[in-house]
Amino acid sequence: MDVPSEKRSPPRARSGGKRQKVKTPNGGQVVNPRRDDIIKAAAECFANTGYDATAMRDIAKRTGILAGSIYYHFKSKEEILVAVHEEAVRRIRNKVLKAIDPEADAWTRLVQASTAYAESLVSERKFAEVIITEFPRRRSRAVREQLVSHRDEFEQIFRDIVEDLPLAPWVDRSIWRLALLSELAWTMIWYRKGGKTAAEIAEHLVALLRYRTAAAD
Amino acid sequence: MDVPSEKRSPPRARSGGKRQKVKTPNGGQVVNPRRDDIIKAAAECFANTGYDATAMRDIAKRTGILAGSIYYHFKSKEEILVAVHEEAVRRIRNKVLKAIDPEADAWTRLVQASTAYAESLVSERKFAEVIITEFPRRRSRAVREQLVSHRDEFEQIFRDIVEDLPLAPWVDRSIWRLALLSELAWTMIWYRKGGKTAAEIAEHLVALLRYRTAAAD
DNA sequence: CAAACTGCCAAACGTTTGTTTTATTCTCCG
DNA sequence: CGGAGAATAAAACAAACGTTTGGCAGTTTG
Repeated sequence: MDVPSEKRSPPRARSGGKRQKVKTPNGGQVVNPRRDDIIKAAAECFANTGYDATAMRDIAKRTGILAGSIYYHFKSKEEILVAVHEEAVRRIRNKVLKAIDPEADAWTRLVQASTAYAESLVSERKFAEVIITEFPRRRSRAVREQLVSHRDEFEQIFRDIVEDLPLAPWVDRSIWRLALLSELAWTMIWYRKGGKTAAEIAEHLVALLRYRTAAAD
Repeated sequence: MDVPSEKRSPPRARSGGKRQKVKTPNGGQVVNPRRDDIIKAAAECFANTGYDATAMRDIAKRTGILAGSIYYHFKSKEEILVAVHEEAVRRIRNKVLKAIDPEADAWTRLVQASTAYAESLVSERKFAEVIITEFPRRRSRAVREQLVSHRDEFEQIFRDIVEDLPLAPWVDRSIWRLALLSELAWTMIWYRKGGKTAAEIAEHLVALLRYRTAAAD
């Protein structure tokens, strides 16, 4: 007994065994509960200190296992980042899609999407932070391509709506869309509870871009 | 001779000696050239891979010295981050202030400040990245307080201008300002040369927030 | 010229890093 | 009840990390 090596605080009963990937009754989707635990723990760590400052041992401790055991579920730290990012986009995208009434007019759909997005950024903060604060350009090409593809899939929602928007001819739709998405994303950075709700802020942001804010001369 | 330890590629002539901090004729400001070299090198590293993923040895190599030698100029890695951030804010703030004509009306001053800011984010990219992508909340309290104080000093410029803006009564000036700053900051993330210039984008962004973008019904 | 001091190198420090390997425990199935 | 397979612990690995130490070369100063 030389180096005590790492330990978990509660020397929980070891549980190996055949707790297999389960086909849940929900849509026949394959779910691996332990893998999801790790993704959740990783999301919290990434949100708190960022991907680079997070150690595998941090994720492990939050999950309740040892660092080495993670490698049974993921083959690298990078793979965890991709998995967290994918899950983050999936969650937020689902909420946004659910909020949109496809029968409504473009401005209504935009408000629906924007408020749902802003609410998700706050309610799913630990996942959302990964999307907003982990910049693909800083990752290896293989990882970067996956992150960008997730992001594009999400932004397509707003691309479509903005395309349908009745905007004045002088407006650059591309810039208009990026302006709104920037505002919404950045909202998460400076949002503090106690004031306006995320939905109220989102609605106001859309209005600022939509209507004339300059006072009448 | 066991572990070869680290080496610099060109075994440059050693130069110690009293090459002191110089009082340049420019405003009597105290300048330490080597310290500035390190700050510049660090800024490049931080911009490329982020603070956490940057090793002291990376900064050292870019400076042309060994990692240990940095500690003659800075007493920790955190101190470098603060120095880079301070320099970044100083540079951008100066450019923005110079661009503002104090005699002009508020909207003009806002466009002047916004275009100068956007141009700085691109031309001083390696410094700007630190401001935009290194989030104070992930740092120790001591560091965080300094970063936030730098940022506040800069944003005060926009706070003042937006205060003077003739805006419709329904507009929340605080949100309006944060919306613009978010758009400008995020511009740096997705800006690519070849299309519109940074200044053109900034001017368009102000217009989007100022005028009605919705088509006439 | 000698003393003092600056700026850096060279080497090492102890710790932490992502990851691999091996063994063990538990569960399910026949 | 025994064997197969799943999920973990335990331990170790080399590499990389931020930082410290000691000394030396060169410059400035008295």
